[in-house]
Amino acid sequence: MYCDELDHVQAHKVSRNFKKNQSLFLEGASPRGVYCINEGMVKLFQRGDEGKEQIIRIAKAGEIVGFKSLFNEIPYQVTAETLEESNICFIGKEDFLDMMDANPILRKAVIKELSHELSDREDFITNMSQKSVRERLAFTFIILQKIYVKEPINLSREDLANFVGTATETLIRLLKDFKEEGIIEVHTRKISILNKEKLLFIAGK
Amino acid sequence: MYCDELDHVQAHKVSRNFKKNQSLFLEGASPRGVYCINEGMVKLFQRGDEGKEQIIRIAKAGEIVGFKSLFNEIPYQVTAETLEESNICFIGKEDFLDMMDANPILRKAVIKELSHELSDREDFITNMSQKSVRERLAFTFIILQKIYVKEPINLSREDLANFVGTATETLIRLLKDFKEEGIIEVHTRKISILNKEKLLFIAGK
DNA sequence: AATAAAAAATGATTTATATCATATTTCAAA
DNA sequence: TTTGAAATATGATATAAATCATTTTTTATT
Repeated sequence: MYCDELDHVQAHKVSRNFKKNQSLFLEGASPRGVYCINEGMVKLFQRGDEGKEQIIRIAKAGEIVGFKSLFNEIPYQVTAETLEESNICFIGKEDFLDMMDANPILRKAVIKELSHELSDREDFITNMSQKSVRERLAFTFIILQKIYVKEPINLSREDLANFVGTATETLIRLLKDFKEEGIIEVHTRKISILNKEKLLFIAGK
Repeated sequence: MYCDELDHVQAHKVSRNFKKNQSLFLEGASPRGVYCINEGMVKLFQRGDEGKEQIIRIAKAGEIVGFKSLFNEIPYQVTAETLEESNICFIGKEDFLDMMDANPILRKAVIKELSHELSDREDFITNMSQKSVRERLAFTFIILQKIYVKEPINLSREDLANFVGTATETLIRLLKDFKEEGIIEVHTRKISILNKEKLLFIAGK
């Protein structure tokens, strides 16, 4: 779902700059509205029992985060945190819900978005339970390339591991394998994909 | 989301009996409508690359399945199959979408249901990536008890394993452990929970 | 009731991945 | 430019869980 679907309500928007690693909202807090990313990137994650993050989604400029919980009437189950300096606008809960009531197009967009995300999560579950870490890493790179489009992927090893759902050490070892196989190119934090076909092959189906 | 929210449209309903292990719809097929379970139980699963099922959800009498894909405009990503003899009614896509346009209460119910399911799946992902099979089995029993309420859980070992996301042999061994620890009672296929507290403790958080 | 087929159970073995320990590199701040 | 801390990397080891093989039990069918 995209911010521009909310363009006709500029009036309601309050835009703000966020530094890197700043939280938009925290797991357990009460939802107050939705966040529209004008610039930057945001990771959404859940913390497991031992505090380890599981990244559920990475949202980029143009995308909206935090609206799922508006309809849930329960606290956020995920934390949203910037991955880089970002400019993000906020739309209050009441405003957003009013807009939805008034605007069938927005309504359809929300429903469609929720459905899409639901499908994504279901695929994620099946991948998580049936694929090896190597396969999941390949799949993760495919996803990340859609997010980082033409610029190199820029995530810490830990974030990458927390997206794939593995230990940081395991991730680092696999990164080395992929590098040696000529699938990726690594410059410190910046990872470029050299062979997408091979990634698709490794990821399977 | 519950069938009774659709009660005012009885006219549109076409009810039908399903035998055990019959499919309502298949992964890859085009969505034609939603299914309302009057009686019985339905498993929703995805098949992984090697054909192993990952059960995503088990729906019981009163629940609706298959509406996510209506808004997706893409084929079903899961298969729905009865776990026992069932009576299920079908509501065509057009009818359902019309009803949604006309009925704000139904609309809100759909949105709320999608949000809830999305939260469930996200928890599922975190559990899958951070918990041991033993912990996940405990958690699965908590979920199953909400579905089977007062009757014993009645699933094949394979289905149980495919819900937990593990090998059937591993599941069987854990079942034995739980039995020996007095957490569950097993009569062939029927499993009763004796100690919910302990399950909650094992499942964590 | 007898028989076959499917499901469940058990045992032995392998393997992927986590964990723990330590070294090296990168990066930010003084 | 030095210094310290955080991030990354590598090695050694442990272990949960998968896999493979076989047996036993349950269920359905004649």
